[in-house]
Amino acid sequence: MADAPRDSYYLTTAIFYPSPAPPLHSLFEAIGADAIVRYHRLLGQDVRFQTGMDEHSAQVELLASQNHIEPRPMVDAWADSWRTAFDRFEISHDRFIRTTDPDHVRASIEMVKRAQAAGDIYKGTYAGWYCPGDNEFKTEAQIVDGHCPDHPTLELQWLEEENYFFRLSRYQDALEQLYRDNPFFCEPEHFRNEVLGWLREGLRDFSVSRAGSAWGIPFPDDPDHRIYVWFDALTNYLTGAGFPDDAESFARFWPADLHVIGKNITRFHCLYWPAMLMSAGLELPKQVFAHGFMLLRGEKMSKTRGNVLDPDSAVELFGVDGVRYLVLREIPFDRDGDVTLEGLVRRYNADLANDLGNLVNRTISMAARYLEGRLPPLPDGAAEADAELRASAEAAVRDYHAAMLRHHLDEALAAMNTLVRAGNGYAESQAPWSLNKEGKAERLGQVLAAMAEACRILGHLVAPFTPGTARRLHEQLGVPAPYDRRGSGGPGLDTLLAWGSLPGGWTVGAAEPLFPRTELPAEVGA
RNA sequence: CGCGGGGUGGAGCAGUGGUAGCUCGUCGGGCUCAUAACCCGAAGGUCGUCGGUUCGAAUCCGUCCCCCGCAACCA
Repeated sequence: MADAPRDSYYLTTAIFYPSPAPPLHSLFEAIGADAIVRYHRLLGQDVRFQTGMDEHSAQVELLASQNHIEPRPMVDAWADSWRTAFDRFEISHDRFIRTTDPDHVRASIEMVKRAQAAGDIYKGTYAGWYCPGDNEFKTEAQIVDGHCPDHPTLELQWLEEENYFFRLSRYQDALEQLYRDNPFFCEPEHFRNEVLGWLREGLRDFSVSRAGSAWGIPFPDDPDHRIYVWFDALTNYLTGAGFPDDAESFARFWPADLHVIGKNITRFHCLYWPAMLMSAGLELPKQVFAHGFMLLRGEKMSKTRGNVLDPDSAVELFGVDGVRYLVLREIPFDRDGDVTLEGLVRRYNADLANDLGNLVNRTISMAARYLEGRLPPLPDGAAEADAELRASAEAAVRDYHAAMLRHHLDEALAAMNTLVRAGNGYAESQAPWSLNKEGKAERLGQVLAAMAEACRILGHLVAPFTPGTARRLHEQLGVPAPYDRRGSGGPGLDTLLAWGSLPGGWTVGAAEPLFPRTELPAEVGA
């Protein structure tokens, strides 16, 4: 962020643990990343946005065999389902990468070869508790009462297996140096503190291969082994930039500007990953940003707890843009956020229906009713109230940019809301309905023009968050946004967000509620 | 004393030395353009505990209590 500006911007989400369809908390990450990416497109940058699925999990192989199908067609179907869901939520990715993609297989093999060439791979012994039920080693944290929670009747076996290891320990000094030189490599600070704690405790080598499985990328020079999860998974970020085949693309998009990840995988992204890249002689990403989790009634959403809010019913209540807005407004992007259905309904009605939607609606309605839709040019600000509204807009834009650049998406939306309030307050104090009755036509036009200008700016402010509705907002206002559905094109946000940057004097369209009020479904007791 | 985060009006949060702010909710008032939406005002907090530093602490230091996450190969 502090580096020399580039006109390219490469952002990734983590690749997701495979499942038949994305749960809301995975969408949360994708939506957050999407808002950041759209913001950068609006700024005028050449954006590359990658998300995807991590398919080489032992669970995939196991589930497939239980269902008597091959793993590949199973994950093919899952990937299709994820893509469909992402499209529905307007995730504007350039690529949905799958770790089974051929170019990614090549990239992973290349990364292992580079680590081998650097002398960072050696053969060692991995020992641990192994569950014969799902053919997996279990970490201590996964073991409950001495058994695998999924197979409590089976005895765990202490197994030792020959594995290849990556010499993470060799990068202790280099990583300490990294965090001294560039603490912002990992944001936010509270997660960086955790990473620094692990670093203080000292780094241990980690295994990068598993034997005895046919699912996974063959380990170079040893076909009995498959590349083990992290070496495979993390490499996806390189694959997406064109590594190792497309030098031109790679030069343009690597290093990545931002990896958006969940807070649970900071260890791998903030320690393993930079070490792997150093070993391979590649540049490090500019920043890893760890977001918190979406909690439902104070608990992590999980199927076993039965407290999942499924994306479909959320969309039914709030619409796609409503859901996008709500998760990013209710949950501070840098920490955990607790959510309840009642809270979401309240927030939706307050912020979107009553405040923003209603401001736009009343502005357009009055313009249509009193002025036959034709807005005069913006007032010159001679009136004190006009100057104040403009100042509110400029302050909101400033705060918005500051928050967006730190990826504090909830704060950016809060800044936007201050302008909404200012707009509604302005309407109240200027009372255009009274001006109309009194026949003060000139002032009436000025007031509505100022309100419309505030709405125009608000539309661009929410565009990264609620792209579809922002588009409708501008269409109703009569000033269609000059960028495409992904946010590309146009003169850039500095121009779009400047008060009075358009000549003014446009003609508004028909007023239709942007965010219809919603209600807590009666049958949902909690 | 494993590591990290957090404990602020009914709810959710902001606030890192100078008599506590915001949103929602509640109560009262105003307006009528608008999606019964909007605007204004009020009530409500000894800022987890105990002790210390300071002219002065939610804010710095120390003790203790409680909650959450992590603890190495699971996204």
